[in-house]
Amino acid sequence: MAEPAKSSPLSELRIALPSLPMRLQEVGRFVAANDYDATTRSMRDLAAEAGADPAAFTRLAKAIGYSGWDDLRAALTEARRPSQTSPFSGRAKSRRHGPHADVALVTDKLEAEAAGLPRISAHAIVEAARALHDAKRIWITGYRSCRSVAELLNYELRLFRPEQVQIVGTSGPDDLDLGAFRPGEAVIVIGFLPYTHASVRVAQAAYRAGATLIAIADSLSAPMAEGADHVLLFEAASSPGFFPSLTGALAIAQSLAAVTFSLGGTAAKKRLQDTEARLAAAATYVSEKG
Amino acid sequence: MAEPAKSSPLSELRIALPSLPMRLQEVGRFVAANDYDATTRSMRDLAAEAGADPAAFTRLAKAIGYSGWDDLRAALTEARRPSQTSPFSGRAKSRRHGPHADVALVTDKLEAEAAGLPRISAHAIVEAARALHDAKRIWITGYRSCRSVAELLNYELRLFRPEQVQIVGTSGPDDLDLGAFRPGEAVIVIGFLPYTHASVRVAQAAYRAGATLIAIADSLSAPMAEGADHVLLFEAASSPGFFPSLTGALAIAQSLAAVTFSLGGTAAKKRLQDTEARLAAAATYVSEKG
DNA sequence: TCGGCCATGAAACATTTGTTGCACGCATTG
DNA sequence: CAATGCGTGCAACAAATGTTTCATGGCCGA
Repeated sequence: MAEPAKSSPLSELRIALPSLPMRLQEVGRFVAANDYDATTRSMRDLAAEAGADPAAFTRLAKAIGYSGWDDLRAALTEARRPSQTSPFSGRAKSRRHGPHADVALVTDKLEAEAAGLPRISAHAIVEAARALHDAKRIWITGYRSCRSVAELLNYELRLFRPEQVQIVGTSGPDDLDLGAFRPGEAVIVIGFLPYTHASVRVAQAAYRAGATLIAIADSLSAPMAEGADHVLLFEAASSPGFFPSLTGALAIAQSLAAVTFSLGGTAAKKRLQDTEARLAAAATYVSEKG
Repeated sequence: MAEPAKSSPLSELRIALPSLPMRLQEVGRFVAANDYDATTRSMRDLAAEAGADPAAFTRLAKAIGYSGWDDLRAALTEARRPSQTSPFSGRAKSRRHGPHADVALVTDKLEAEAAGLPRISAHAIVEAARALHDAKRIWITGYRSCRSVAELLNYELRLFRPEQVQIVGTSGPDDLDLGAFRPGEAVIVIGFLPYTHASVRVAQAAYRAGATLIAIADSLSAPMAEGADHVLLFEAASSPGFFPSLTGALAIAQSLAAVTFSLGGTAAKKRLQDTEARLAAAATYVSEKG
């Protein structure tokens, strides 16, 4: 197995967890979930709340390499100490080379993306959401890396409008769907430089069919934004690194879904509840509480 | 005399400080300056470090209205508890109405997500990227809304490592792939509350097979984080709205891909160029300038 | 089926914890 | 000067803490 990144006692615990006896697993999970209480309250106290034997805590600590519960708790306490300023509070710009160059790359990227998000136009999103709300049917398009955003949008919208939403090209060649666009329907196209021919074709087809065209793109001059009723802009190139950033597009997509849901009112809420109930019945999710 | 707004035990202490005997003032200042140690270490321990008598701590507590040191410490502990007063949970609940309610919803959401991004651990990402770099093969898993993140990661990694990356379950039932995990390979599992059974199964299979397990999750106590060699945390619930936020997960995925690419050096760069050349030859993209 | 092993809970253990009683020092007051 | 009150350190106390031991019960291999 690869080196187990033993930065914090919590990760050591997590790594060792599966190989532990059942009772120690329970206690270990409890500690991981309540690590603040673990550092402040007493062992017996925790044991009572976790419904376990006090001895289990000592055994857990020893099982993952500490001399005892006191030792483990001391490690947890140190890991939680607030004075250690989070390594990325903004002034991490200093070192750009050396062994930490990769870290700097990531922090720069994250900061740039965080700065870009609030620049998204909330008004435009709300208007686009209204258009989606009014649409009889919603088509979604996104190729290559934008495919992921398209699929998330598809997923979330289908949670409360199952029959009226679909991704272009899921049931055959794209061209088949292109002929199905109708006035009163909405077509969402997601893309950024370099633009794919396919996405442009979809946009043009939507325009010619008289459908409402919503473009999520990185520029007003993007080819699929031509003739679009709504254009939602994000910054793809704002972040350093080699791949264009998609967080902006994703944030737009999620906001769009959230507002559209909100516009749907009680009807949408009921559909969502139905869907959730169905998932619960199929035991899709792991039951809460550990 | 009106009671002086006893918001926190720390402020009670500060207010009462001047009217206390000299020795208790010293101890009181020490507690105020080291309140984290006050909640975690023992009274005698603190006394030794402060150069004071242990009894002084008990007397201090009683002097400012507590039944004893234990009582004071309990108050300090509660005041420090991290879960409460998250910057967003408080005011996000105040649902605004009126014509701009939807706009407010979007801006709140975007701001919250922007604030969440820099909290991602860059170090953890770099370490996980190293693991990916060393892996002979990379499996990616994500169900439901996390599917989109999984597919983006798959897409970007395949740009420069085409034959070694794939999503679990693309070529048949998931179970087929679960048996294919091998030591030296890496398995990435993406998920957040509520966790799907399927993703947990994949994580467990990866662990049992001895593969390097990388979890992208919203909590250290997520079931698929158990036994993971690397855990990358994002905040799914931090944003208001109805769907959990995925921008954090997406940012992690993109950073992961970027760093992994960077580690790949010239070899990776060459693969990426090859891929781009092939796409250009297939005329996938719209030529620049329109 | 037996024997050994391991996980688990209860109880006994030594240690540490917070507290309190006591004596001393110092300042103030009659 | 003597008496009084308060602040302070020391040491002894009971309670609580973490640890260890032991007995029990279930599991797997021989």
